[in-house]
Amino acid sequence: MISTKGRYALRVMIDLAENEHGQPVPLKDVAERQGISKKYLEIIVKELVEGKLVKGASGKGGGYMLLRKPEEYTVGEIVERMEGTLAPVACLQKDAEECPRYASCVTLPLWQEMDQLVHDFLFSKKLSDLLPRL
Amino acid sequence: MISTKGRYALRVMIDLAENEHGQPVPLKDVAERQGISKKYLEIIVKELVEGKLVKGASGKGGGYMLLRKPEEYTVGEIVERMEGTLAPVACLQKDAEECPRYASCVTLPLWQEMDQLVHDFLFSKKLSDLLPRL
DNA sequence: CTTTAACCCACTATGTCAATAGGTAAAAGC
DNA sequence: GCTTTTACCTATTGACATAGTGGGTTAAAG
Repeated sequence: MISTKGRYALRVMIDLAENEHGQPVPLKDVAERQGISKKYLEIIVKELVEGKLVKGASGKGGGYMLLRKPEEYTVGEIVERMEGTLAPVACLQKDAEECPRYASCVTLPLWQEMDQLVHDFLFSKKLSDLLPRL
Repeated sequence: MISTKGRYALRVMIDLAENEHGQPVPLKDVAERQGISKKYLEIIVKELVEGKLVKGASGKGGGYMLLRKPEEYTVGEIVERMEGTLAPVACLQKDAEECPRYASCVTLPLWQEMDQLVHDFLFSKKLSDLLPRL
């Protein structure tokens, strides 16, 4: 299940895409438009900055801006950054400890196929696909 | 993320399919073969019984049996029963409270599409598809 | 030097997950 | 009937993640 972090992050990115017109967008404005606590958004945006998905500008007239064009972001990279993983089961995570049943597990191929399906779907969707009216 | 409940339930169903030869399979045996605590499996199997996916037989010579043939179960119904939902986001759950942004949410169609994708995948897979050698 | 905004660190309530513990009821074999 | 085997039942628990809140400090613009 995608948590609020992943879902809110996506809405922040969409909000930035819609509202930056060459100018940084203050988080306060994003919070108001999206109906999400600014404090909580700070945590989320911080991770987006660390992941080089957005950049922040301090001071008056500051705010956040996208680093690329909306069509150059995939939904998958945004959500994966916030969730840590998109894997449907623990044993398919990058840092998963070696499962002793790995070689013989009859359900593993199922989860691998599902993982691939979800991954392909989310990485095929661009941020620009989520922008209304164009 | 699919929890241990859902994953173990699937392995129990596979184990029953492989090891019942007209006879009930004791949970003790399943637990040993699968390397899962019998106590924990009790909780899981209880839900499978409630969901009419297996039936139990008490007493000596008792155990659990499938109620249908392996090709008549879908992976989706087994996992959904244990997880409560397969929805990727909270607002798509059956019992979700009405989201005030429902009508205008720009990310909703994305989650609906993803939900459909996962649902179709898991409900297209049969329990029999997971049985080794045949 | 005031205002605006990002940035930083700590804390917390709530809930879910993944079990464990200690029983009672039911059925079969002897 | 009595013992064994098995399902079935109720309660509890430790650990961790989620979804936030609170109270600041730094940075930049006017």
